[in-house]
Parts: sequence; structure tokens; C-alpha cells
Amino acid sequence: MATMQQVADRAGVSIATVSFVVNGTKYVTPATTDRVRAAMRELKFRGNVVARALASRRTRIIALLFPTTGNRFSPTTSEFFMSAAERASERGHHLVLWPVDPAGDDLDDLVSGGLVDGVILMEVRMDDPRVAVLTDLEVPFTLIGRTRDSRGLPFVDIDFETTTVDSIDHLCSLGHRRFGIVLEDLEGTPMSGYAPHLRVESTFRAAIAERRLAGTVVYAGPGSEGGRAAAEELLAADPDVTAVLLMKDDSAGGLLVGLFDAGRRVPADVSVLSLASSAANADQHFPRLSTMVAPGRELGRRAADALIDQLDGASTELPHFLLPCTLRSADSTAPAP
Amino acid sequence: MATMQQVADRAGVSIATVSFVVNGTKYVTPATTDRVRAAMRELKFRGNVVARALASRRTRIIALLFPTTGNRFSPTTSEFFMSAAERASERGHHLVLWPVDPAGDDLDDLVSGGLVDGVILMEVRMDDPRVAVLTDLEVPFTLIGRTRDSRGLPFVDIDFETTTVDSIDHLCSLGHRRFGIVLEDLEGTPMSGYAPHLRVESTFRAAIAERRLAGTVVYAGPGSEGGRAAAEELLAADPDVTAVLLMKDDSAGGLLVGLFDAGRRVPADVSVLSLASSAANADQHFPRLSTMVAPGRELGRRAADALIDQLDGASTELPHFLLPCTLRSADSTAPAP
DNA sequence: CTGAAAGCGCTAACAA
DNA sequence: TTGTTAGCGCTTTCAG
Repeated sequence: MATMQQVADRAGVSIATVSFVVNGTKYVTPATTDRVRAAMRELKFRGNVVARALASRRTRIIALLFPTTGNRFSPTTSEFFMSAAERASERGHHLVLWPVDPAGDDLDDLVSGGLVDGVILMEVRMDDPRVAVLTDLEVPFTLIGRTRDSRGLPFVDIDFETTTVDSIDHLCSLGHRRFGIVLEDLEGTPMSGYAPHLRVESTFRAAIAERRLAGTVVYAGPGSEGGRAAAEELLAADPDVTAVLLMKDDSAGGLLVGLFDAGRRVPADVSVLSLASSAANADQHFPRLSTMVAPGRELGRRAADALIDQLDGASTELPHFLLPCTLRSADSTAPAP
Repeated sequence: MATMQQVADRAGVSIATVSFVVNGTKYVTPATTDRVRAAMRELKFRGNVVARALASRRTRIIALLFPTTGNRFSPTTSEFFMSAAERASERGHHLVLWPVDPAGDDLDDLVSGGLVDGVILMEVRMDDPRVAVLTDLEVPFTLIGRTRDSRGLPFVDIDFETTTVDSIDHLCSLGHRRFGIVLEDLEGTPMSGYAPHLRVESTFRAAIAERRLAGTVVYAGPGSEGGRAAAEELLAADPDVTAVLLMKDDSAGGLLVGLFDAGRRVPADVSVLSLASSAANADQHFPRLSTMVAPGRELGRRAADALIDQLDGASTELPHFLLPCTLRSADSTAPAP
């Protein structure tokens, strides 16, 4: 609990000098520097983050906003978080996960008074109200995800369009012509308008039409039950379907069982490919689920970099970073890169 | 960005008066209150959290410490987080998830300078180094979990002992006499000494011995593969095993497949009971996995309450709150209470 | 190269 | 009931 003044007294210098050595703000002779350092050590000086923040208008804390409601904490989400935190720490910042109302209502008292230097948004919806709030709060921010039109916004995101097309093309090259896709219906929930699902769905429809393939879209309810029902619905709509894309981790097990019960072998009769999921998730199934693995860690890192660059004024242009998922087949044992 | 002084000027009162109406610290006549409120509205006054913190030595922020390494973010973890955050918010505090080194090394610069009023620890190990650090940092804290001896510490935790005994007794009452348990081996990882696994294991061994039952302990590797291997190992050690406890969510699918492949039907031949897991997790399997559901939300709430009581000085005695998991059978459709 | 001093925006005695 | 004012602990000109 030692204050800077106490350190100054002990070292026989002024408080300003202590501040200079603590922050490296100005040159101080090695001799005095040593005296100050010694005093700091003896007094176990830690520095008061709050006082520093008030005086300097910087806390070196950045907040990763997590919607308080209607949300799962998927492995990919947790990769974002961990990897962004790691990167922020490397660059001398703290990253905390901050639960906020998805509407962005309680966002102002977080940001006002400069408790955090900047903000990263995740779980972004097509028309996310939080970006407007942050914009007129004039706090620097970056998205993990994209709104409907994010040309003017700094973002990093999974390239869902490429991922979806790649998935279809990959399966096509294996000879598949009749596709299905299992999605989650978020309509009416707080996460309605969640961008990833909408992007995957529209890309799927467009790509299927363009290639003149068969494509059935079904929406699954929660959990394994939802997956089973989806399998039934899918097979009812197209009994000859051979390739199924899945954008709903918690229904994977049920989907597999549903297909099995309907006499389809996976992958002999039907191929299942999980989209934008994680390796850990894929490994929970047996045999392992083929997966387009989301580049969670890379994106977390990039998001932290983008925001911190912005804070440092180091960046001149808006970061617009898109990365597709990478295929990890059930039969390959190589870890995702 | 309006300051309190500006509001005071606009309302024709002193800054103290504004402070009083903002904080409700003192009685102010309705008339002046209204004038102040109006001024605040017109100037979009938000209040500077940092300045307030410096002056009052309270930030009303509490940190939930999450180990940066070797950690999954399980559904139960996420229930802790969400529900603690919710409760904190109800009581006028913010709860943020703060990633820190499991050794507690970077903990001081978080806490020093009063950036956070208090701290909740999760993922507690038997001899968690973080409690020593927090203790001599003199910051109020509460555990979700318990160290080896936590009589002197405020904590809330799952009652793993009761949960384990209840599980065995339940299965006994169904006629089972030959048990197995699948655990994770954390030895050598950063989470070595993780309390839940150790408590469950020792309680299992003791209860089995006491009841003169057969009990085989196996440690599973990661994911589905680990579960399959565990099934094989278990059946090799005791081919007549009929009841399996599972303390490792990510291997559940593999375990089921492993049992199936070895000719055991679940639940006809072998009962599987997942310990301290979540309903959502159980629902990912088909048929749904019988589960001792962890009281995640309740514990999160309690932890927040315990800490905030401590901060408010409202509490006189150490909170020691233990709650067992509750059984949710595969065949019941009633949600866990 | 180091020190003096004026804030940063707000809280909380103490006065009036 | 409201105002005055002295800090909270640190940063940052500006002098010396």
C-alpha cells in the first residue's frame, strides 16, 4: 500500500522522479534510478492503478463484451477470450470479460470515466445495437464478428462465406450432390440476428443454387433431441441426402444417432461436416466428427492487436481481417494448424 | 464527458449537492434534486468511475479469477460466471472475469491500487497458491471451491462428498454392486491438485470399501478416445461392472461407444452416471446421460452474495456453503430444479 | 537531470 | 439543507 510519495521520501527524491522511473517517461541517472528502485522494493510499492488512470486517462484495461443472456460459452468463444487475453498481456494490457446486456444499455457506465481504454465486441448480430452505443460513447472498439455492413468498422471475423463454399466444394469433390444443412433458429431470442448463422445460411442457399445441387435446410431444436428430430426431418425432405453440414454443436450427437437409427452409416452413407466448431468438440464424438475448425486463437490475437494498435495510434487503416475455417477430417489425425 | 462541476454550475448548486443526489448520500430537497437531475440529463452526465474510485476507495467491481492455462470453460463454469455476474449486478456491482496465472503471480498489480473491491476464486486446487497471495494482499475474497483445509476461508462449493455417496447409494438401491469410476488425471498439468477430482476419488474409494462393493478406478485421456480406452480398461479390470460414475464430460461419448462396442447396453447392462455436470451437457447425448447436475447458478449467486456481504461488512461469520448435485435421470423429462 | 505544483473528477468531513 | 474544501495517488508541464 506504499504510495509514490513514500517511495520518493525514502529515496530522497521528488515524487516526479519516482514517476519518471516507474514509467520510463524521462531519463533519470542510473544512480537515482537505483535509489528509487531500491526504495520501491523495500516498500513493496505497487502503484495505484486507479490514481494513474485518473491522471493519465489510460488504464491499460480492455474489455471483451459478452452478452449476458441467451448465450453459450462455446469452446471457440473461450479460445477468443483466452487468446485475446494472452495477446493483450503480451502488449502490456489487461483483458477482462465483461458481461453486458445485449442491447448495450448498461454499457455507458462501464466506459464512462475511462475505466477501460477500449472494447472488443463478440457475438455480434447483423444489426447490433451495441456498435451505435459505443460509437457515440466515443470509445475505441473492435469487433470479433461483423454487422450487416461493417465497412466503416474495425473487425476480425471468421470468413463464413468462404468456409461454407469450401465445405460444399470439398464434399462435391468427393462426389456428393445432395446436401442438407442443420441450423439453429434464433428468431425471437435475444440473439436473434446473430450474424454467423445468417451468413452461413444465405451462402449455403446461394452456392447450392449456383451449382444446381440439392440443398435442404432444417432448423434444429436444442440438444441431442433437436439433432435427432433434424435428422428425421432432413431425411423426410430428401431421403437421398448424402452430405450434411452442421452449424449447431450441441445437436451433433443427436444428429449422428438420428442418422444411424434411420439406417444411414456415417460416413459411409452420409457425410457430416461440422461448421465453425472446435477440435475439442469434434473429439467428443466417436468416430471423430469432420469439422471446419474455427480459427479462434488467431482471431482473438488479431482482435487484441487491432484494438491495441488503435489505442496506440499505431494503426492508420481500418483492420478488416477475415479468416476461413480449416478442414479437419475425421480420418486425419493431424492436429489443425 | 460532462463533469460533476459542470452539472453543478448548470443547476446552480454546488458540486457536493450533485454528488449527494447522484449517490443518494444525503437528503436533498425534491426541488433541487429535480434541478440537478435535469442538468444531468441535459449534459448527458455519466459520472467518472475512476475518479469516484480514487476518492471513495471503492470501485464496485469484483473480479472472478480464471486460471489462464490448462483450462476448459465448462457449462458449469459458465453458469458460475453468469449467475454470479447477475447477482452482483442486482446488488449494484460489476463482475468481470479476469484471466490470471494459476500461480497467482500477476495478481498483485490487479488488486493493488484498488482496481477491484474484491475477488472470487474459481477452479480451486487443494493447495492453491492464490489464497496466500490474496491473503497478504489483504483483499477480500471468496472461493468457489475449497482448498484442502478451508475452515478459515469463506467459500461456497459443490458438496462432492455427498454427491459421490448419493450416487453410489442411488445405484446400490437399484441393485448395482460392481462399480467403476472414470476420472481425469491432472498430475503434471497446471491444474494438478484440482480439488473436485481428488475429493470425488477419495470419497469413492472410501464409500466403496465401507460398503464392501467392487470399485475400479480408471483415468481417461482427453476426448472421446480417452473415453473409449477407459471403457476397455474398465471392462478388462472388471468385466462384470454394472455401474460407472463419470467425472469427465468430454469423454462421455467415447465411454458410451466403448461400452456399446464391448457388447454392453446402456442402461440395460451398464448404468452410466455423469458427476457434477450440467443438464445441457447431458442433453447432448442420446439417450440423455443420467447426471448429477451441478448447482452452478445457485453457487454463483451465493459466491457473489458472500463476497458482497463481506465488502459491505454485513456479514459477521464466515460463509461455508456446500450444496450437493441433484440427480437427473435419463428417463425423467423433468428439468432439474 | 530533478523538483514544484497544478490538476484529473469525485467524495466526505466540516461549516454555515 | 447546501456549500467549502481538503484530499485520493499519480501524471505532466514548466522551471531551475
